[in-house]
Amino acid sequence: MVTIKDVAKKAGVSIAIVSKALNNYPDVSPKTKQRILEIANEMNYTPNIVAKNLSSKTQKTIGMITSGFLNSEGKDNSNIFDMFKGVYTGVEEKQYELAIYLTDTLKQQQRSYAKFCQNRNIGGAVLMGIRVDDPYFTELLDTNIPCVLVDINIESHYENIGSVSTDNIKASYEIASYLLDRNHTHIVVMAGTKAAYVNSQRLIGVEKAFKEYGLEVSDTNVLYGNFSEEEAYVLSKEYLEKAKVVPTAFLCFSDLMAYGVMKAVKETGLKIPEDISITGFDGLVINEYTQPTLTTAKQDFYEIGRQSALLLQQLMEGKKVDTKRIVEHQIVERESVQTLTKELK
Amino acid sequence: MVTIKDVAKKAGVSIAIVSKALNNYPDVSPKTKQRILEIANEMNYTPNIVAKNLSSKTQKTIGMITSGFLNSEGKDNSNIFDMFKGVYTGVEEKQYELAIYLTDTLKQQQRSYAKFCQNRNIGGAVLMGIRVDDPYFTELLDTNIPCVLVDINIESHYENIGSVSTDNIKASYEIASYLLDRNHTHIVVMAGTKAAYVNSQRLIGVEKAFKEYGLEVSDTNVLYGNFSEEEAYVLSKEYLEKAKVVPTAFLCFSDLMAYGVMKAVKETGLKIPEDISITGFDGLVINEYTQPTLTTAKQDFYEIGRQSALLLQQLMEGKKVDTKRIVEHQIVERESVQTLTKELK
DNA sequence: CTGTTAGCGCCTTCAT
DNA sequence: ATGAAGGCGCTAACAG
Repeated sequence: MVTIKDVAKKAGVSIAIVSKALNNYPDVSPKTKQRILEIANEMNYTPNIVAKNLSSKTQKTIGMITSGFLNSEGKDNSNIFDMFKGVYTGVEEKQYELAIYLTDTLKQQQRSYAKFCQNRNIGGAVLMGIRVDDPYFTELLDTNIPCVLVDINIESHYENIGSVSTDNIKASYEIASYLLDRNHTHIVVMAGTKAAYVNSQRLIGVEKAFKEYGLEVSDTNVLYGNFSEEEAYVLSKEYLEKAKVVPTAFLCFSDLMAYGVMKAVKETGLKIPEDISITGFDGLVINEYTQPTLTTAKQDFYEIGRQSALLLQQLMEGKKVDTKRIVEHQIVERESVQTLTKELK
Repeated sequence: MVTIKDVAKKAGVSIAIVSKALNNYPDVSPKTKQRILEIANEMNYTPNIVAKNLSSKTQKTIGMITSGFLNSEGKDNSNIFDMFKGVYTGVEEKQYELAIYLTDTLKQQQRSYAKFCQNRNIGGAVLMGIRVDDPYFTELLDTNIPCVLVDINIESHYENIGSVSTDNIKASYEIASYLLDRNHTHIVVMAGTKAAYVNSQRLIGVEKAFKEYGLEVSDTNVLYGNFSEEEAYVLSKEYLEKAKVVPTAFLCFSDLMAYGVMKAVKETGLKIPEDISITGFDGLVINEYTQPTLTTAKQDFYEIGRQSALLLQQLMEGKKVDTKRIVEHQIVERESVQTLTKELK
């Protein structure tokens, strides 16, 4: 392996100058810098990143810490992988390094996130799928290393904690309006986990839309299905069996839950969208393959990941930036929603 | 951050002993070893991996190099991510480190795989989606660092190159037999890219099954759809329009292609499986959501990834092991295949 | 501008 | 069985 020493020798200078020339220090004569660069290039030299990390004070590696996807069943994998690719791309754009840590609440061998970062000279972390009550999470925050949270927003006194997400309020407002515009009035909301941040945000959006149409989100209209297909299936099935009046639409806070509802609805003998309309949230690839295809609020996971990495880098460099970043979503119209004829009162 | 020096000081010994005690060197008195371990534990010490990598001669980090998934459209993501999780798990099991490198033929900023590894003190690499004619690939092989290839098998003179995959011959043999057992005789094979290794393997399996039923795989029965949905759609559509006799089944070398065929078949007004049966290959999550659900040869991508990492570690440790490893697949029966009544001749 | 000198945190001979 | 010293490849003061 060709090292900085080799380059220095060949150029007839000290390794210090080589280091400076390569790292664009201002106090190097243009001539020698030029020469060093040429020689380094000619020798096909590239610095050893491990050594660089160890000696350098400026941390150039980013940790991506995710929880809950290691044992996931693969259905929502495409999201996570897109997000991952986004993070990877954002990290690479600026020549940072990426270290990955996947965990799961079930996993025995739980390591502290803080330790993970310390042991690898990690200067900042992107966190996905982390719960705010995760003790390792708060420990990490206390180390004061910059973090960017995906889909979480904590009221923090930390100024180097950023967050990136879809505008959940807006997106759910739009998807609700989409249904309301098509004259749906008896809408059941299949919400997610009550405690989840995104869930409350999406509820706010729905309520806002309802209000504009003189409707209210009463408790009977909301089911809490913890974002999973199975739970949504069970809840919607039960709902449909007990309901005196069949709703005209289910508004789901995740595509997976929409699939669960679809299954329940079909089993009840009702047709989608003729008898019941359904909307999702996320934008999974599967949406294009279900029957009918699913209308949804599609999140741009790749860009969410990329922006997370970019924002984190700015925080790591001490730049004063808006710590909250929003990524555009998109309402994707497909077949699962029916336009109702307006009822005359 | 607590370093080895801190532990040494507190234990009243030199850092050399601490290092040895922590790394299970034989020449440390049980007593001091015991004491050091206790103190290290009590101080919550964990070694800095960057420093370890730099100083240690034994390479403990594995590179995962993948090509072609960075800009993929996201449909086959679940595979890759499952594979990735498998690699991650396998790497973590043995306390190795993982460095990831995603690339794409389209990508401008192409770096050499060998350099990627050298710069990070990477001692072995898992390669996925790499083409054998990739110049960076051969360059990497020449560096003589152990590699494990997923889904590729090169005739190599290298003894430290392993490979892990599904038994493609067996799997395709079984899926073909599955159709033949159900009395399908007019089967069209929607194959993948002609040059691909897995493609030729799967063809062998199909031919073997056909032969046992006195059939032959003539050219007219095989379409080459480069594994993509779009291509398969176009080819099958064209085939169906021109065909004098409608085949009873399409045997596809990927689930994605099966979706393409499904689309074409439906557009032709034929029903699945009543008029035409279809089988896939891979085991994507989407299979459960298509209408009808898809019968397929499901690969265990997670385990393929995990075994790759495990095999690689053995190669890195210089162990003499079988460099070729097979991971069990599974024929998953769903709705897309019809059992035909046997024709009397 | 350039070179010298210390490290970064750890592993690893080689004496003791 | 233990410790001293050198080094991994690089960056970062500090002199000159």
